Amino acid sequence: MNIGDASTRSGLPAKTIRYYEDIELILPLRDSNGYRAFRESDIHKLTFLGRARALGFSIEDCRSLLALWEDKDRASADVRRIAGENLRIIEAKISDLIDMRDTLSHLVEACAGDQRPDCPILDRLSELGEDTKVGQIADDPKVFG
Amino acid sequence: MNIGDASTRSGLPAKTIRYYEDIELILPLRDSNGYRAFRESDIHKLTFLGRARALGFSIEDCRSLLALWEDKDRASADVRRIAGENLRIIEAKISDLIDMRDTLSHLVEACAGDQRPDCPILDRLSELGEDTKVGQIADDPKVFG
DNA sequence: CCTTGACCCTCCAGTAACTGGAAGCCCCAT
DNA sequence: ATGGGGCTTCCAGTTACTGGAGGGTCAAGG
Repeated sequence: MNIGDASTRSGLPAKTIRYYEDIELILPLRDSNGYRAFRESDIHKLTFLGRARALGFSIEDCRSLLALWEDKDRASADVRRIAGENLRIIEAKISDLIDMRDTLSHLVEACAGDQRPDCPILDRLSELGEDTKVGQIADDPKVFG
Repeated sequence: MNIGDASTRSGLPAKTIRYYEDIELILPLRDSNGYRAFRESDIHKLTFLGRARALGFSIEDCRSLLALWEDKDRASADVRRIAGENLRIIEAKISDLIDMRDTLSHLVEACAGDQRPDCPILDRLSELGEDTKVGQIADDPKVFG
């Protein structure tokens, strides 16, 4: 199976699949013409990766999960630990985002949004003093693309 | 004022301030020895930037907001539009993350987390078929550091 | 006057996880 | 044989910084 079909089957872009090979998450065979040759097991792994990524697992998490997945004797506790850590990270991100949403939605509501220059949003951003500080991003600025 | 004091006053790391100069968000003066010389207006801008970033505005948003902030005749509608767009993006991220949290917390609860190899988390990740697919990340994989 | 240590400077590289594009084979159908 | 799509590799760019090397500057203490 060529990369185009692997892409269709797994739902991942071909570029992403090549990248995953690059970082050795998958190791497809090669045909004599140099084309990647995907086995069913590769498709299965790619699908697994797509789902794990969609659940917020990092690439390195995925690497661990794949290893655990392939190790029939692994303890479910190992998997649960990784999943639990992610759960905590996701929950922290949710609460940070909720704080931001609340602050921002108050500001948007307070702003007339017309041709006048008065704008509570900018006023708030330029206020001086500690007490007016908006919340800091907890520990991961990458939350904001 | 040197960069160390500017950092203390604005709450931003010196590295970040240099970076902001690099991308021309601020343009501090220079002393004869080559050191950056920050004015009060620079500190004010840096503080503004710190708050806007903490509210989830991108650097390019910040650039627009700074321009609007310095333009006394701008319409508040322009500011509100930018803020409103961010609000929508933040809300979408919240709902994506909530979906992930729910799925993941069900899986973690269902997993015994002991020495046995049976693990519903891995089972779910490796299930075949469309109906078992977990949600896709909406439009911004960077949500996950 | 010299040294020490805290600052400051620039430049390069790396981060996460891809994505876009160029240059160039390969394969199949007409 | 030619055209179009698919495949290959490699390089660069994205976001918003962060870390570190290598070296200049300044103020205080001996």
